[in-house]
Amino acid sequence: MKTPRPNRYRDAWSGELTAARAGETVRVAGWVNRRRDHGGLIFIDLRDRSGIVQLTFHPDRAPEAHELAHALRSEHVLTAVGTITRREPENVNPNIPTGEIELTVDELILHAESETPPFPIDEDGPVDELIRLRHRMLDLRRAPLQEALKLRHQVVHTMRNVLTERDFMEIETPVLTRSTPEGARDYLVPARIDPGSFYALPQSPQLFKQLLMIGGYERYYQIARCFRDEDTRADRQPEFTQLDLEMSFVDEDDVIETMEAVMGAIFAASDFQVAPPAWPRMAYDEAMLRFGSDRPDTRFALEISELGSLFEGTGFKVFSGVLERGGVIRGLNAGARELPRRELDLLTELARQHGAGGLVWAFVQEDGTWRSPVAKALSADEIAGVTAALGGTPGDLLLIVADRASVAAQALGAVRLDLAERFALVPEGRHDILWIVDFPMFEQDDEGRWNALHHPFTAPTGDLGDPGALKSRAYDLVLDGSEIGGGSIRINTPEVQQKVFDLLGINAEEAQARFGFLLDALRFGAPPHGGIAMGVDRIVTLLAGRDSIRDVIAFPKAASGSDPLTGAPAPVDDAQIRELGVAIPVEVKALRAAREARAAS
RNA sequence: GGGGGCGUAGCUCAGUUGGUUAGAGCGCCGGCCUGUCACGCCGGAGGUCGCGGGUUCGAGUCCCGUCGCUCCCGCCA
Repeated sequence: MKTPRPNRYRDAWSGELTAARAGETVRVAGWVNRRRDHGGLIFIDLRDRSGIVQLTFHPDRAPEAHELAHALRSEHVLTAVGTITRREPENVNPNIPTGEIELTVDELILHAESETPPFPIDEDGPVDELIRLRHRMLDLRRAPLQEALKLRHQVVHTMRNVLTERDFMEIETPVLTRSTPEGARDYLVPARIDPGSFYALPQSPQLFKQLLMIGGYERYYQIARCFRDEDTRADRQPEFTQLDLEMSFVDEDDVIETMEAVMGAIFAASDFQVAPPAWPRMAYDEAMLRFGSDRPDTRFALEISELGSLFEGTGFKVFSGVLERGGVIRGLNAGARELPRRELDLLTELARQHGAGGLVWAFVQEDGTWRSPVAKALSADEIAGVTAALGGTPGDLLLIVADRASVAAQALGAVRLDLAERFALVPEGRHDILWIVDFPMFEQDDEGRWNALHHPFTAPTGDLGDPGALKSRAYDLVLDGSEIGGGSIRINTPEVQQKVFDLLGINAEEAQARFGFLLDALRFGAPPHGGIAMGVDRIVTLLAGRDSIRDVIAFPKAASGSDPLTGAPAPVDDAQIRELGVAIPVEVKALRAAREARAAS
């Protein structure tokens, strides 16, 4: 860090004092990390953003400062003026960067006292997350968040540098906007200027960045806050940050190359070992088949195989029934793992949780037969065939799902990840990154309606008359089994855009009403364009090796979506509500009153 | 909306089959201490066992409800 401009509070960073500067008088400032009061000598570990330095107070050298230091407690805020002193060899502390020196204090200025913190600031031990969120300013002082936010800054800084170098312009788009057709629920803001109408917070700047391309900016990016009113997860927050970019006169390879340059620079600046670009590309269908996921974790094997052809004309009704309905039979070889029945039941439950009717398990025995609930229902040929197809050897556990293709993939994908976790199959320090490409343009829901797999502005390839066979020009970037970004080449003519709306069941009138501004724009000369959005929170989470994106966000929401720090969301005055032209339904008011009464009693 | 885990001192946790006065480490407060760096030694304070109800002679422990935190399914193109 650069030396701070000297003022009455500070002229040096605590963590950067070195033996080379021994003898200099400096002024440092920060918080009391720890005190060791020997009655005579007093040692204070002073902490600021740069690190820690030991202050020493000698009763005979600086009696006034020593007297004041006696009253110092954890997290008191101070400035210390003193001499950088080389420690005697036996007193060197090799555990901290400034351990060769200490600051012999002549003058101590106490700026503010602190109450005893509700949890330790000077160590990283586990603390209930509610307490950490409620006192976020104290959690922010601890090393893990300091490191994560420094890393986050470096990541964002690298993004800006690389993109600026490549002639991108950073342009802001509105936060108060119109509810658009993205898949998630919108956050709505009642409009005082038009009671009964609402702004929506953007789920992404998607339409605005397309308008910027039509507006002639050609290369745009933004570190954009996005909002989705859906339930949280360890990797999902109601508001989150994306690196959003869009380019004109490009195809897939240009966007991919650009993002490889950005992410490659980020990895190169980190201690995260990832293969240099260009990164491998895997078709969506292959990812779903082999790994049971559109964000495959390829760091370990346990690959899934198609087994359906082995069961043509099978006498086992469960399998024949699935095949007749157009389903699939797939399985994986879990290896030689002696799972007890209880664990197998848990795996079965996991498969069910992901929609499968069940999970067939089978242990390959020495003679090639199976120990399995379905052993008797299958022919010897079928058993031998599956064993061979999955590369089974005696002792191996085979797991099989028969269901709709999407369900079988998801269930076996979940089983695969569970096994990897359970048996620690991911090699230490291994990181895999790859692109998923060749997505289907649409998928059919249970009612037979077509839904856009990506979003309705994605450019399709193939025959527009055959929606089931259409691919989209989309690409997702997957790191260690997490989707960290995705994008596509967009539609740039009104005709194709309307055709896609038609397939989605959005007629011309409705399309004009909902995104007429985009259709209008497409009529005035839209260049071929495409882009991508990267999840900044997720990227930093992975780089920092954390389990939750809350650990790389300065002020996150709790898993419930509320904010224990500010108390948001919170009720507002009736007068405020009236002015906005909205009303709280009486039944909601009654529910609230009942809950508050319970809480008060 | 559904399922799992958790809730005991400021923090992290233990608490047996339901049984006397609910414990430990750290932190906190007081005293002593001039080379510590997880300082040490001596002493002390600190509890509505999340909340409400029930079963019982007796509940931290069992049951029901509820609130909160968290993980997952749904949802999130």
